[in-house]
Amino acid sequence: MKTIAKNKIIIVDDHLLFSQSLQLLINNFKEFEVVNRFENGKVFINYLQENADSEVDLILLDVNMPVLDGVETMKWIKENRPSLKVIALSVNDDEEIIIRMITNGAKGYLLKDTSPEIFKEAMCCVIEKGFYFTELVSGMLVKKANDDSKKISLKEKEIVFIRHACSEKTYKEIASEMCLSPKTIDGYRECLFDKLEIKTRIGLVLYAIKHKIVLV
Amino acid sequence: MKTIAKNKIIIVDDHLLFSQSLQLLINNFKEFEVVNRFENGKVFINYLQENADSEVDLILLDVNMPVLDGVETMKWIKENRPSLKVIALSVNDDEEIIIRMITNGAKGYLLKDTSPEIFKEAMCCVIEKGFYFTELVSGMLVKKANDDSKKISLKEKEIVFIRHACSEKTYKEIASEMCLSPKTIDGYRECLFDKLEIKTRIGLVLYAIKHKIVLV
DNA sequence: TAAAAAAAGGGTGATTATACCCTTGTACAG
DNA sequence: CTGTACAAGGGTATAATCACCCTTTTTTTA
Repeated sequence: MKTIAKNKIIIVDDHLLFSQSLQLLINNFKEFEVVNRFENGKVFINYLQENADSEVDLILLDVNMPVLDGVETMKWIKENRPSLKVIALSVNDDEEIIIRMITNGAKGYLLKDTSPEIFKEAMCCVIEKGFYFTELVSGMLVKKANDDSKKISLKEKEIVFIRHACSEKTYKEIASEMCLSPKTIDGYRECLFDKLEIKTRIGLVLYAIKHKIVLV
Repeated sequence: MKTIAKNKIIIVDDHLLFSQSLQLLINNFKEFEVVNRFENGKVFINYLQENADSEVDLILLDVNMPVLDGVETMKWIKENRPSLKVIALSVNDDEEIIIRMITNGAKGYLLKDTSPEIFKEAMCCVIEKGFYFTELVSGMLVKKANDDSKKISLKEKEIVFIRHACSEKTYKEIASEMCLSPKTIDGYRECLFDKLEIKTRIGLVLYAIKHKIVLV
């Protein structure tokens, strides 16, 4: 019987049911073994800091986690352990999140409805070639490149104003809360209507919610 | 070696990675075995219809699924196979969904960040006692009982109006689209402002989004 | 450092949104 | 058959929103 060094995997996911189950699944693959599991980005980073020399070949990082989520964790990894290979795992295909994970250095992005076969292929691919992107993700990267040219940038004050606008306050009340003249608020509004190609405050509210400037 | 008849489990979940992993986890418990997996409510219901006599002790039903989601599947089960024991599994603790699953007959509601130990306990509990509710869920059931008294009911036309109101259309335009006089629309609006305790159209939009009358 | 851009504010008028009070017809229960 | 409830619609008035064109001051940047 040959002994092959298995690739060491770490799982970071707050869904215990999932992460413990996934560990069983991965340990059934002869090429891999799970050496550690963490339930959020914070405890994972703590571990990395205290075990700087730990050997690990691949991180499976959940995106939606409490305490410290996937994006923030990925940022930390990019700055402090850029050589770590990470595959992001998520249930949703929210474009913005995918882009942020990848621009922060994730080598792959898989949805949790991926089949175990594809999943294994992705893990192998990342370890051998350094990356694995599905068509969905590649498409988004291309789209993002196009979007970037016509990117809309909102200033901090505009964002504050938008949050106020997503309430039953009148512009006059908003002006008072922001310690500005109602006329200045008027200016913010007109500028935003123009930039966002909308015509009414309702449009502004819908925009804000769609782009998660306010949460509902 | 004693041979005990294991409890037969069916998993319904679109996240293949999760459902296949979970199957491994459950098969490690001596009391249970997974006899089938389905990736959404529709294929599961098809199976039930074609295998009316199949023996199964417990269904693990994911809430967020494509094609036919947990709530709709649960409705079908309530009407057609009310004796089936179902534990709902979900990543989110959205009150409305939890309530709907339970009022449609789910015997338990577990979040996916539950530990395998609790998970196993819940499965045993449902099979033996018929139900298992965490504190979170029990609390919601109590809260719901209170809320029901002051329940707000929206008429069909009001809902159509609200959907229109969540756009940049003016009331005049909405009236025209609904083939009603602007004055009637005026009446709808006033009635809703009163019922929902809001003062502006912005409030209406926020209400609609919060209560998923419109999707963003 | 001069020119350009951005931020803050103002005036006026038109359009929308909101409040309050009213009539008419119809359906339905007592 | 009468009263109640309700949907549809009307009148009028006020407040909020939106458009367009303007000045002053500060910040950027070429």
